[in-house]
Amino acid sequence: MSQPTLLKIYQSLLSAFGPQHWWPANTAEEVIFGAILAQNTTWENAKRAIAALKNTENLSFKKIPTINLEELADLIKSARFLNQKAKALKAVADYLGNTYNFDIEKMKKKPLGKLREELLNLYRIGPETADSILLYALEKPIFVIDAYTKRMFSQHGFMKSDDSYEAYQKFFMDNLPHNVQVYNEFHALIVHTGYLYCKPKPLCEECPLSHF
DNA sequence: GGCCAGGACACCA
DNA sequence: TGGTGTCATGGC
Repeated sequence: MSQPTLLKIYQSLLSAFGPQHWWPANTAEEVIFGAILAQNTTWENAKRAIAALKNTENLSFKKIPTINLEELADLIKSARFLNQKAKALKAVADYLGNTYNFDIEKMKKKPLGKLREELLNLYRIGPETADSILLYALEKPIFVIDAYTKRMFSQHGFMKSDDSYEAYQKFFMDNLPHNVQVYNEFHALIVHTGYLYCKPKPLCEECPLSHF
């Protein structure tokens, strides 16, 4: 794999599908809510949970500590794994409050590596969620690997299906310019393409990646 | 009724 | 370290 090839895949998906305008949220804070609520569920179900928080004026990490756990879990139940995700939102709220006084702009001033370490120490923030927050909420140059990325790029022979998250991430970051906008758009395009051609039965031969 | 969705984690050997 | 089970909604 050469850098021009991966860049060509990106350009090809971009011209085929256009800009995806990710992350679908109004504020950085909403991106963080969404990154947790969308874990291993459909975006539609995550959106319902976000709407429920918004309708009750609880879509703010300042408000999360004031809601009891059961009530919070009930509000976000459409996003699946309600109890775990409710605890995760509580943990992030504590972290944001204690470390940054809920000021995302203050958070952005910290270096990428330090922020990633802090996020990974939080309950139910794994590599994909941490990187989604870093890229889409904090505008840090790190590539997000998700289930679609693994499926598509292993099915088309660029990687192995059992390669680690880190291996996939290195593959993308070694072969693309370190650019927030490119990482943002490429990951969004991969999810879009994966949704069209990779689930549940793969339509690999029709997938744009089959041309590379 | 069964399977799957934009993961993470506990537990066990 | 890796393999497997758990979490516990909603749509198709």
